Amino acid sequence: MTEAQGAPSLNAMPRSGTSPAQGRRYHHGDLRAALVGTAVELIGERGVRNFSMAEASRRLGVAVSAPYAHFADRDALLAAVTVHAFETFAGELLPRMDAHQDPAARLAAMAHGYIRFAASHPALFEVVYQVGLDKGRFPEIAAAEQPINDAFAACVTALSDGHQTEADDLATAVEATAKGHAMFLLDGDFGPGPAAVDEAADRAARATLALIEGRQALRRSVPEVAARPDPA
Amino acid sequence: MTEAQGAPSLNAMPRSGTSPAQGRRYHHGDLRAALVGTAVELIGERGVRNFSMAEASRRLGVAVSAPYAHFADRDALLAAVTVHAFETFAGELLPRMDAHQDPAARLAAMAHGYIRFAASHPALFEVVYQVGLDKGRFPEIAAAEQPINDAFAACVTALSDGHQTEADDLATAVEATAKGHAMFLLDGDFGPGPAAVDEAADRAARATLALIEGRQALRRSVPEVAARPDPA
DNA sequence: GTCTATATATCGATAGAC
DNA sequence: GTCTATCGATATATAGAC
Repeated sequence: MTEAQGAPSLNAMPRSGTSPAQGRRYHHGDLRAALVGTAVELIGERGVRNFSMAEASRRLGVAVSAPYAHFADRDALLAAVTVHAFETFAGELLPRMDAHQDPAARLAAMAHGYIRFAASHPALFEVVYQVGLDKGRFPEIAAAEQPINDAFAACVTALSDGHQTEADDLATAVEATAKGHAMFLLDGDFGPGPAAVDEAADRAARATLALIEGRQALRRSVPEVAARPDPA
Repeated sequence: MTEAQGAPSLNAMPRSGTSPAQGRRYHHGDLRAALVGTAVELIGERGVRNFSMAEASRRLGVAVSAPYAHFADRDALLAAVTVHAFETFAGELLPRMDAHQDPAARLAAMAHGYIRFAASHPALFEVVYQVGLDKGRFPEIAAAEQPINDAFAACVTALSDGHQTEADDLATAVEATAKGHAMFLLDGDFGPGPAAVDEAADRAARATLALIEGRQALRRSVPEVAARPDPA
């Protein structure tokens, strides 16, 4: 998985093929955008854990110090990638939802899109949900996430009229379920190939419907739900 | 959370206070176990990403080369930590389940325990679900995970008699939901403190019951579940 | 805005003595 | 089983020239 997917529209500029030695890509005046694109590439290939500013610079054929003219540090670049990820996510998810009117169908479509996004953009998914970025330092991340949360909230509110608590629980449960399925998929638990993606997406969508249909269980009182002996 | 917890019963041996210079801890003959314990500590403090053999050695007061007498490389140590994590997980989870007979209650208890484990042992949870270790190279990991999967399978099979597909889907959905709630909790989405743990655990348990009660939705045919325009 | 050069660090892993 | 010593890589980040 996660092969080359050639920079996602953020690079460009063919220009003539006479780079210094190792550089194969160029920049014009938008090194910032190029860095975001290359970061996505590298993260897709080796994981966020092993992403480094130095290698990104190397791949772009610029000096290792160049990125620091655009990003204060590594985290700042990752924050930009995260924003890009949420924008892409919202751009794919929301139109799919809008193909349906029934709130349940909208949520199922959302779950479906959630998994497909994770599968088609594993690097973006990884950045969003696996990098623990200081949300206080980068408020732009929360802003980029907002539209998705709003769409979510609208659906669950429509489904659990009046019960705000149930609505919250349902929202959390649906998203948790989608995220869980996505992580299983990326971990290879559904097997390899495109068929695994379809299966994971379908299962997540069906699980979402199951949550919705069984949602009155969310109102149940706590103590009877599960014993908690010895919490320590 | 996760503060200094002074070595977890894996170290020992006071000996006289004349260590070389910085070492404050000693080892007797079980450096291997001490390394696993220290790794858990360090991962809890700074994340797997920043865990290093060198720092583990330093903290134990041994030479940086010492660990390599017990572990071929860094991944081998992390694999040992993973096994330890699954053993701990199973040790906490299974007894909780066994406090119930009804399969639904058992699953709810499992979800509950899942979240509590993630909260009380964040480092172990992180190692298990965030480190991508080569499962082919370390088959002992799968072995350590087995008991948990078995217990899971038994519950869902009892709940969806005959329908093997539904059983599989339910198992995946329940675990995905628990994992999702756990990740939200660790990401701070439920807020700080012990109250957040309780809330996350209760929500996960209730969501599990909702999945169970709505489980006939899992049999639904795929195409009507969500439209999939433009899968690319 | 980018480059050269460099300071500073930390790490994984090995060789060989004891 | 552990230590000393060390090699070789790689990283982040800064200073100053152009």
